[in-house]
Amino acid sequence: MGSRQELSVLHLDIDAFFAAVEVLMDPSLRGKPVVVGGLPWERGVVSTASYEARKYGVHSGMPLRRAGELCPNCVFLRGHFQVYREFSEKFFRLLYRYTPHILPASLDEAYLGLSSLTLLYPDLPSYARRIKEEVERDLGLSISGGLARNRLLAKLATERAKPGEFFVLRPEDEENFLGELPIEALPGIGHKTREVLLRLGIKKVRDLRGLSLKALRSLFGLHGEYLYYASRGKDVRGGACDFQSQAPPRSLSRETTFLEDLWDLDLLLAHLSYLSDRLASGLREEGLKAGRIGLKVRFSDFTTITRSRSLSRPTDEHSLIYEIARELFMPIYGKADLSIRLLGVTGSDLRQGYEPELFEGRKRGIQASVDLIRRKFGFGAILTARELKLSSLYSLDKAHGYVLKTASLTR
DNA sequence: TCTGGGGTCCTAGGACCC
DNA sequence: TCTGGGGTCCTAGGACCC
Repeated sequence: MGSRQELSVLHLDIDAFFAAVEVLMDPSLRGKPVVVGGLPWERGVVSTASYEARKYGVHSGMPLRRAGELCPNCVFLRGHFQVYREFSEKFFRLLYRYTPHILPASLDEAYLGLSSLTLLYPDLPSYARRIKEEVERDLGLSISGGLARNRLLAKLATERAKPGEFFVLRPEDEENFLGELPIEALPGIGHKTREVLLRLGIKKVRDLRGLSLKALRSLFGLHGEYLYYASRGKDVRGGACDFQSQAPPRSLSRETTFLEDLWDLDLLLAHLSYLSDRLASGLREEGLKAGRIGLKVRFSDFTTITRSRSLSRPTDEHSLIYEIARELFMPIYGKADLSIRLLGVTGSDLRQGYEPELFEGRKRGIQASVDLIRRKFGFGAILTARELKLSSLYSLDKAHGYVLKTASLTR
């Protein structure tokens, strides 16, 4: 794997992010097993488990009920997403002190392109470690870091460093380091891919290298090509060059799993309206309009179907989004012989929402006022008459914590 | 074990057009 | 009269990630 490309990508990842923020907000939690995601009798999964909770076998993605069984004395929290977002913003502000070449991977994870700093700091590993430690200190949260030649390897280096350490993967060590990893350690190998590979007797990344490009392509298509190169430590996404590409969002969606599966049409439509409302609001917040509206329905047996429709004119309007969502929903509801577990509404084919609004000025004015009031008093401060049917709205809306029930002003 | 919410990207079939 | 080849758009579904 000899390449002249130097160590230049630093990957940083905040340890057990949500749980760590909760501990910072409530120091009495320090040292205790903390699980963020919901209460152990609720429908849902673990978002983040603190390292103390992981000792009991609890991990993210696990159903909350299972976590409750494994760790009855864990502290279960629904979480505070607004606070996490604020910490995330601070995290990225701190990173920008060092370089503009930053690629956010999620709220708590980022790649830093350091190649432009090699002349200024010939000992890049020391400098990278310094970045990690300073950000850790100023943010007040434990961070793991990895330094390597590309993003793929840097991320794997960080995995090795967890929790809280810093690991440099030198080019001469790549082949062995990578070869010894289990295949599922490679980003992009999930449950399904792992199953297929295990059936072929492939357990380690080293084994994966035994498959030809052709074989992998025929097994997994384009994804197979990715696997071929990834198993050799090559990152086909390109190295550290395209670090400033802050891509605009491709889709925006809102969805809810109900406390209990639903049959009642009025209630389902009320939820659909509420989700359309939140989506429309999200679009306006981003200054976007959707050229395509999608519906997602999950039945009690977990089968999930989607329907979508392209629009002749992109929109960010609640009433129009709801109308389309309802038209997509009704034929499904008519044929359904199972109760419904989840509804979701998606906007895609997103465009900047700048088009001239010659005839819509007045409507826009009212909408802007509604958005303003909601920003101030919470989303539920203004709801439509239909949405007010949701007497249990407060309990399903984890993202907002609660919903005020006041008069409907929109219609 | 009974499975969230918010995203990304890929595949594949059919419609439609030339 | 029984039949092409390619391109693009639309739509549904699925794998994967945090």
